[in-house]
Amino acid sequence: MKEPDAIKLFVGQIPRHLEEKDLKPIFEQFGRIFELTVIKDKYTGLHKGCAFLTYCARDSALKAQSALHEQKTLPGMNRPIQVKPADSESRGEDRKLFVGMLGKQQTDEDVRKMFEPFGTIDECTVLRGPDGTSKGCAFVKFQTHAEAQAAINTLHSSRTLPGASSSLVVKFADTEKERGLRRMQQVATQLGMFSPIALQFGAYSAYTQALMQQQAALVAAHSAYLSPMATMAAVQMQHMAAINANGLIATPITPSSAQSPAAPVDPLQQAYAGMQHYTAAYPAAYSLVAPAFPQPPALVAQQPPPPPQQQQQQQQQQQQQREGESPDGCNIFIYHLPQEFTDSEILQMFVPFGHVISAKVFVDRATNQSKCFGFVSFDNPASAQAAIQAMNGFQIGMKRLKVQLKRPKDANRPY
DNA sequence: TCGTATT
Repeated sequence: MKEPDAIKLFVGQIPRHLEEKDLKPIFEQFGRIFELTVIKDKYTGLHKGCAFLTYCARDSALKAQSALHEQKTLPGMNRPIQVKPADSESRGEDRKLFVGMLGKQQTDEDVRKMFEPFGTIDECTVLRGPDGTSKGCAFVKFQTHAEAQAAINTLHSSRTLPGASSSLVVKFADTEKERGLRRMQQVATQLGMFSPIALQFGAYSAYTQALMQQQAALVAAHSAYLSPMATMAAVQMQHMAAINANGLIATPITPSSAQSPAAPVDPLQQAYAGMQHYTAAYPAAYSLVAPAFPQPPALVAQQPPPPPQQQQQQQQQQQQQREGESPDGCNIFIYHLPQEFTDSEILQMFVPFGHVISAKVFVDRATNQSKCFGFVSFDNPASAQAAIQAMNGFQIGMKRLKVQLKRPKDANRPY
């Protein structure tokens, strides 16, 4: 049925409304398909915009890859289709090199030329910062481990490139696990400074304590009809209020007397708006704050089951989601996020405003670095508006968040 | 500065 050396392909940039039966005709022209599966969220069944494809014949896969990968764009997509061996096919890590101490001006092509003599290169990417300047390092993936090893043997420490401070580094790239560990350490170091909750609760004066507790109670009350995630946020607030009672210090940088508007204001907004005037003043909050943070990235599925009277409504919501993205007006765009923020942190930041369908920081594909913007989708426009009202202009460090409605998909289409 | 996703 399938050749033993068949290749499982990953197919990306598929419109989310296309199912297996719609995709089949596109791929069948390259050969008989053994298996084609649209990738869906394990819990919600949401179409993830990609698929796995295995042809009976290895040759069909190679043909499809060269004919389609980056070659054409499916209707409604703004990037070309991806057709390449699935991650599971390669294990990649034992043939992927990290190259350090490059000169800043060297391009992908320059690096490729340097490594070409050692074998066939699958990928070659110089890492670049948000402004496009080289970070002086690159990833080079060979087809085999032996080729990669040969490149290390010959090139590592072999020379010092112009503009580099020491000799060329050529080593196997970190594995997924090593990378995860490294990231965790970074997060742990910076949590107290940058996490929105820590930012606001990590340290504050006795002056705000009563306010905190009151707001926590208000949020808790709201959360009864908002979402379990909001409840979690409220619990965190109460947790932090308790920590405060244990004698932490804070530095108000702006008088918060402005927080007594004549008209009644949504307490959720107050909870955030009233707190943005405080900044963490001491580093020791990390150990207290950090345990509150690890949170499951999945939103809908991992929440505890709602009380019976909410279940029907919840099911309706999930069915709506399956049909597609949140409707226009429910999705917000956030810019000027701190570099360190991940999906989890923006989720934390916006969950007090309603039921979050998704929270996504845009990450550079090549570097895994945040591009400092992201999206949060709510299940209703009012939540999105509340989030914008409360969080647009919210100061984090030296920057202010820009929070606005995500442009509708057809925004730049002429008429 | 507007959704890159890996059973």
